[in-house]
Amino acid sequence: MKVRQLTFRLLQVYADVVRTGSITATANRLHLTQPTVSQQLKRLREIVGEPIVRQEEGRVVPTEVGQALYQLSQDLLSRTDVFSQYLDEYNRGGRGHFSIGLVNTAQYVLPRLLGPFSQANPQVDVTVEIGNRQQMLNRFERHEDDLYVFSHPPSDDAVMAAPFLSNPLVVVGPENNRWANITDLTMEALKDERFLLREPGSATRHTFDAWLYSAGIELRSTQQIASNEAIRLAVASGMGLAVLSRHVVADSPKGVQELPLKGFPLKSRWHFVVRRERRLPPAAYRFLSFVQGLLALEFNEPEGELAVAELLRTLDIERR
Amino acid sequence: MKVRQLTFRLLQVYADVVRTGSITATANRLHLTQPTVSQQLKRLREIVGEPIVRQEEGRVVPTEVGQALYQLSQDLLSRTDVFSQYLDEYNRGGRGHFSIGLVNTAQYVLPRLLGPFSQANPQVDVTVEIGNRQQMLNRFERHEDDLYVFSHPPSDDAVMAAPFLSNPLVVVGPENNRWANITDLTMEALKDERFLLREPGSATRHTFDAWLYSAGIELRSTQQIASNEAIRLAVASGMGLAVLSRHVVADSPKGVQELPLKGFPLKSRWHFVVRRERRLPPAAYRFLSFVQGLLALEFNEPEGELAVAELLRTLDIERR
DNA sequence: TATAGTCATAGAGGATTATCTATGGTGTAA
DNA sequence: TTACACCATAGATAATCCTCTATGACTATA
Repeated sequence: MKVRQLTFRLLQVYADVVRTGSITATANRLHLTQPTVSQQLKRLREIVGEPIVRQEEGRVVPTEVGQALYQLSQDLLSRTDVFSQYLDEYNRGGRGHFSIGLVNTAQYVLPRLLGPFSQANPQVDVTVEIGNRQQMLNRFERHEDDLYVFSHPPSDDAVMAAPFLSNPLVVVGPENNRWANITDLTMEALKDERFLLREPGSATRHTFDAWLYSAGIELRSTQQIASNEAIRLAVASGMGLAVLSRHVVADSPKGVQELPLKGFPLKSRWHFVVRRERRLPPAAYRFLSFVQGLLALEFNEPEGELAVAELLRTLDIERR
Repeated sequence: MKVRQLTFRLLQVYADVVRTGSITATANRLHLTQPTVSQQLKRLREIVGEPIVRQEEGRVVPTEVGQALYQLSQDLLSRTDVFSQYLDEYNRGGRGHFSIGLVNTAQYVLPRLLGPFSQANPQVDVTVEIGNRQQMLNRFERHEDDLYVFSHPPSDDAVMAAPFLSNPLVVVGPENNRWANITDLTMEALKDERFLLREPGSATRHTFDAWLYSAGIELRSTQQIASNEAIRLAVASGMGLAVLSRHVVADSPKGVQELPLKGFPLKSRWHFVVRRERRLPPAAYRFLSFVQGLLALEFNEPEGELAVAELLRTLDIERR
């Protein structure tokens, strides 16, 4: 058999001829003329190298080889059809895969978005990468993920960022600490305390440092700890105070307490970050749409919703 | 996806590109130039409507959709390959189906040919049709079978016949009959006996009648019985004498005995009969070849072997 | 035995495909 | 940085495919 010349069109036509038992009928059904169909059959016969149909009592019936060919056709066509459906579903974003890179802090809140999304789109496979800011920047540079969540988007022309969710930074101390009920508590009063901080690259640290600088305050004692969780535990055990995302505290508040510090919480936002030139997988696009809805309904973040809507609009324009 | 334009060639090329991870390598392997392969990929991409490969670290790797497409390709190609193998096997006659129509008498000897053939070709499916001469002639007229076995081939220009096996006709009586040991027994001595005969259309009857006519003998008493088996039983029970194929007697000799009649056995032969215009299924062709071998080795029928060889040669010329 | 329906074949047009060579861009590795 | 390997694109050509109309042959039915 000359497989090289075999076309799906030929198989389609052939299968229909076998089904209808009539060349003319197939011609009508497929909006072709009868000679066209005859010729297609002839060509298919040449490709197969064997008669595939014969006439019997005015009907066109497949020969033995023809029957096997018909089965093959059905098989191949239906498999192709399944693939085609997969494609459609993929394009609708209801199926497929995307990966999202999170900076550490975001891992406390993203599950609240990813969870419902996965539930609503079980066929979508999401890979979540987590790391500190520097690690995420490296991944970003290497184009390793489809989507990122940063507090401070990398400054890059190729970047599009949508601030979608507020990330309030609060100062926390151990439970029942002595500042908890003070009104008008200011940073001045705390500047001699020991502060447990994330590494300088991190967004939380960066925001806090900037605030301190603008407030003209210099801390006396700081200690650097690499993980939010470790910081929380250290604070709980009385090693000092810390600045953390309120989401971190809300997620597992055991042993720590937010201080009613004036000027706090510091405002900061998480951003969805995508590369301008990257073609976003439809599933990721669908995720963003999904998040957009959630922000309005569940998170009360109208600004975030707008930002994501804007991002989606831009992506939509740049799609193909 | 534009299934209509999809070609197996495209899938072959694509699958190879995925396997090698290189367009140039595929071009060499398939004896094409690199731009040709590039263009095929491009076209496939257009058919699918989605990027299917991207470059990564100098290699060509499939996208998510590309991976699904690759799986599809492998699937479709291997299935097509199975069909192709089936075709080859079919053409070699080692697989497939044919039907053979036998007149009643032949059913006693054909199993000795069909049995070994089926054993040697388990994938070949043989339909055996059995009937009296008239029934077989009807089937023959309606082109219902691929191959026939007659004693007297139908006289038809479209017919090819090969006398392949002798069918000696003998006169039988009950066991221990009074003629069994007579030397120089002639028909004259038996003409007053009652003869149990097949219907006039049958070849056995026809041959016997012709012989009687040429010998100038007229029988006194005859009785018509429709089945060889019934005749044998009737003879055994002393109802009369009969003319039967020696194969019938040999097959189940109980209660009957051949008479040493002068001029007997009457010579007659079975013929393979095929229609000139009918394209013989390869399996039937293979059966004839097989029989040709058997005739020489097992049946000591050199003339039969020659006749079948001649038939095969003619069929071979008329093939396609 | 007309007649209508079905299929095959021939011939022809335009569209598409399968290739090639030539060339330019891009990224990898020396 | 240069050289090389690899891929994309452009342009050209021959083959092939797709589809049509016109026509003839065959067959079953009225």
